[in-house]
Order: sequence, then C-alpha cells, then structure tokens
Amino acid sequence: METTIELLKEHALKVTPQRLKIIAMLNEYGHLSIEDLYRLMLKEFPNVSLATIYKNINQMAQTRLIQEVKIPDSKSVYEIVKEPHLHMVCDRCHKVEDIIIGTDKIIKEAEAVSGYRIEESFITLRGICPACQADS
Amino acid sequence: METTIELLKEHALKVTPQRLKIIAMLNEYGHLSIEDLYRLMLKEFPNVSLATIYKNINQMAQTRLIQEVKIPDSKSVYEIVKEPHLHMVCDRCHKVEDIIIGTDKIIKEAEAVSGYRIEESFITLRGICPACQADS
DNA sequence: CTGACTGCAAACGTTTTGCACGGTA
DNA sequence: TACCGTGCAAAACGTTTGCAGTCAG
Repeated sequence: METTIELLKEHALKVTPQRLKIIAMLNEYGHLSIEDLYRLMLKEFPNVSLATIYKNINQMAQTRLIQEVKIPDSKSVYEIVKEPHLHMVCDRCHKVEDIIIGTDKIIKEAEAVSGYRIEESFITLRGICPACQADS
Repeated sequence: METTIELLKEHALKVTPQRLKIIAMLNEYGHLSIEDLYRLMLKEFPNVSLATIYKNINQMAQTRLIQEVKIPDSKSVYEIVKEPHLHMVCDRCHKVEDIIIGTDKIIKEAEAVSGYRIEESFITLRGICPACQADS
C-alpha cells in the first residue's frame, strides 16, 4: 500500500496540498468531473483557482497518474490509474462504477477480425444500476 | 437500400443541400469530426457557416440519424447510426474503423457481476492498424 | 404561405496562458 | 537558492444563440 506522497514522487510531481487533496478526492469518490473537483476543493481551499485544477489534472494525466474517462452524452470524469477495468454508467442516477471483467476474448476476436494489434481497450456500458432498478 | 432523402424525411428533417452533403460525407469517410465536416463542406459550399454544421449535427444526433463517437485523447467524430459495432482507432494514422463482433458474452458477464441492466455498450479499441504495422 | 433552415455576428462556457508571488526540494 | 506550483486575470477556444433573410414543403 503506497502513500499519496510516494505516488506523486514516482510521477515526478512536487507534493503540494492541492495535489494531495485532488488524489484524496479521487480515492474517496472514484470518478469526478473538473467541476466536481473544483466545488469539493473550494470547501477546504477557498482560494483555489480553477486554473490550478486544470494544470494539475493535465499534468497528472500526462504522467499517467490519473486518466480521463469520456462518458457518452455527459462530461468527462477522472480517475486514478489502476488495473484495467470497464465502466458502468447508470442512466438514472448517473453514477460511474468500475467493474473488473476479463476482456481477453473480445480483444483476441477483434484482433483476428480486424488485423489490428490492440494496445488498450475502453469499454463503457450504459444501463440501470441495482439501486435504481429497485426504486422503480 | 434507402436514399439519403428518405433518411432525412424519416427523421423529420427537411431536405437541404447542406444536410445532403453532411450525410454524403459521413457515408464516404465513415467518421468525421466537426472540423473535418466544416473543411470538406467549404469546398462545395464556400459560404457555409460553422453554426450550420453544429445545428445540423445536433439535430441529426437528437433524432438518432447520426451519433457522436468519443475517442480517447482525441476529438469526437460522428457517424451514421447503423447496426451496433466496435470502434478501432489506430495510434499511428489515427483512422477510426468499425468492426462487428458479438458483445453478448461480455455484456451478460457484466450484468452478472454488477447487477446492472445494460442498455447499450460503447467499446473502443486502440492499437496499430494492419497498414501501419506493415510500414514499420 | 408558413415554418424551418441558413449565414452572420455576438454571446457563452470551458480551458489555457502569462505573470508575479510563494512554497517545495 | 533554484525551480516548480499557485492564484489571478486575460486570452483563446469551441459551441450556442438571436436575428434577418431565404428556402422547402
């Protein structure tokens, strides 16, 4: 289990309170938009600038500490880079969740059909989450 | 085989030269960004407005004649709506291709693991296309 | 003939940039 | 101390809107 400070250092980024907070928020919530990050950050750092959020997100994305997740018909969210996974998006409550499922079969099939050498897959599934199914 | 005119009428959109051209371009190239559409359109309609592109793309997307495809680390492209498929993006030449592969297995597994009722899947695979593999 | 579509210009929201100051290593 | 990061303000960028004139149905 690695500390947030180590995580920043490994990615050649200086340790600042704002960066620690961004990572802490992503660890807590999983997926957050720029606006989410800014609003939450304001509670603890009332003078934080939106430019700081953008600069940090861009740098962390460049060093692959975090990554952008593009959601159909919605704003992008960001997450800490970890093991490969799929994204589930609920149509009702709009939450984004990770699930871990083997993708080897579909990738092998895609390589066979297309002739591509595949490096990475981005899979997002849209539907209704268990909680929202129960509510209806 | 349906005509472009019929396609527009089915989606309750008036038939204009600009719309016919947009659809013709998407049929020819498969996937185009807003900027691509504008640049290509200018050759035939030197006075076309970017606002016209946006208005038409938004309307065609609302009526589900076309759909946006969000590409990781790149601009969105648009395509005519047809049967469900995956997208392949080449890291070298940046082309976007469709491939058709069954996704039932992975969707069933995702539903089992997550409890979601899945409505739609968005799958994009990044790698090197056969032509670029040959070039290296 | 009526409503929808187009082109233009202005407005808008989001993201980026430049700079002076302050903090990290 | 040297450089990087921050906050602020301005600029740049992509997209949307309002309007007057035109065109499709």
